[in-house]
Amino acid sequence: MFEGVLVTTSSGLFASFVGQGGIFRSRDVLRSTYTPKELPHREEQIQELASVLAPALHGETPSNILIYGKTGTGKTAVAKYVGKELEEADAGSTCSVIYLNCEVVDTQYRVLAHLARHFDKDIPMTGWPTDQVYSEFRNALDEKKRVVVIMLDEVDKLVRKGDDVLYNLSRINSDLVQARVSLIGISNDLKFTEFLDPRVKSSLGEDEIIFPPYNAEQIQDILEQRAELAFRPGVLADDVIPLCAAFAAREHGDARRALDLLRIAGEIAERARSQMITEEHVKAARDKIEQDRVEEVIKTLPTQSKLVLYSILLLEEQAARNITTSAVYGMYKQLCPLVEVESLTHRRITDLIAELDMLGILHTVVISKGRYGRTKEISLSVHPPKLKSILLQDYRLKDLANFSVPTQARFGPV
DNA sequence: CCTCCACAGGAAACAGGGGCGA
DNA sequence: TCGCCCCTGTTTCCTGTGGAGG
Repeated sequence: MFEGVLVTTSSGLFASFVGQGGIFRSRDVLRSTYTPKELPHREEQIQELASVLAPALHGETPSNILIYGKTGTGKTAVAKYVGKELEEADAGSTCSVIYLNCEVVDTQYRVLAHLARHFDKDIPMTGWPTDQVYSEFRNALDEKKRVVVIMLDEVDKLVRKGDDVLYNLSRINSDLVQARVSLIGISNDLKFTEFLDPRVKSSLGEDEIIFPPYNAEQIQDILEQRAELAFRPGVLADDVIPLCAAFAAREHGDARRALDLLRIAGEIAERARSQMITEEHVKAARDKIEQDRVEEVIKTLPTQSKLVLYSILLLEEQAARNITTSAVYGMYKQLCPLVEVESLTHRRITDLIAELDMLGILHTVVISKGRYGRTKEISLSVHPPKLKSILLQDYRLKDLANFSVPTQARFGPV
C-alpha cells in the first residue's frame, strides 16, 4: 500500500521538504537573537543612547548608563545596534564595544575572564585568583589609548551573586592610565538598584534610559518589518499580523512574544503543507505556546503539588462528579505512602489547590450545599491523559503508574 | 426566619535550612 | 567556627459563611 509512495520519494527523506516552496525565507529573522537593521518605535532611545556614547568617538569617556525596561521591549536590540553603529563610525579604531550577557557569564571570575579574552589574553576556565584575572584584563586594556564600552545585559543576575565585579569595574578608570571604560547595565528589574552598593549605584546610574512597553500598533509595525524578511511574499493572510500583535499586546507589550507567535504560526503552517499562514495557524500557535507553558509549569511543580494533581486526576478518571477538597485529600492520603512521601495537613492541601488554580491548571468554585456544608468543587483544565503522562515522567511518581483505586475507598463506611 | 453543616481561609506559631557577621 | 537572623513551607487553631432543611 505504501510501497508506491516510498519508491517515488526514495530520492531522499527530505525531498518533499526541499521541493515545496516553503513559507519561510529566513526564520532566524524571527528569533530573539536577531538584530534588525532598523528598530521601529525606538528612535528616541537610540538617539539618547547614541548621544551619551558619542564622546567616545573623540576619545572622551561616556557616562555610565543603566537601561531599564520589561522583557521584549527592545533593550538588548537597541544596545547592540548602537554598539555596532558606534564601532562602525569610529574611524581611528579607538573605541570598541564588548557585549556580555550576565545570565550566561554569571560570576565575577567569568566576567573578568570573558573581558580579558576579548583582548586576546589566555585565561583558563578556572584556577587563577580573581584579582590576577582582573590585573591581566586591566593591563591588556591599558596598552593603548582607547575607550571601551562594556555592555552588561541582565546585570540584575550578577548582583544576586555579589556585586564585587560591578564595584571593581565602576572604578577601574582610576586604575587606568591610557584607556577609559564606560559601563552600560541592562536590566528588566526596575528595582534592582535597591540591592546595590550605594557607591556602585551612583556611579553606574549616571544616566538612565527607560524602555516603555510597546502598544499593539507598534508591535504590528515591528512584525510587518520582520515578516517582510522572514517570509516569502504573499504567504501571510491579511489578519495574521494584527492578530499576533493583539495577542502580544495583551501580554504587556512583549515584542519577543509576538515574534515567537508569528514564527510558530509559520512553522505550523509549513508542517501542514499550507501555502499560506492564516488566522487559524496563529490561534494554533497561541495554543501551542500556552500548552508548552503549562507543561513546563507542571514539570517543575514540587512533588506534593504533583501528588495533589495526580489525586484529582484519579478522581476524574473514575468519573467522580463534583470533586471536593476532602475527596482529593482522601485520595492524596492513599497515594503518599506509595511514593514514600510524608503527607501534609488538610489545611495545606487547601493552599496547594489554590496555587494550582492560580497557575491555571485547575478550575475551582466554592459552592454551598446548604445543610451539607460548603466545599470547593475542583475540575482539571488540562487534558487528563496528557497530564498523566507529564506527571509520570517524574521518577518519584513512577510507582503510581499502575495504581488503581481500591473499591472500598469508593463505597467505604459512611 | 433560624440553624447548623462542612468546609474556606486568616493568623500566628513553628521548623529547619541557608546566609552572614563577628 | 558559632550563634544569630531571616525566609519559606508547614502546622495549629481559629473564625467566617451560603443556603437547605427545619
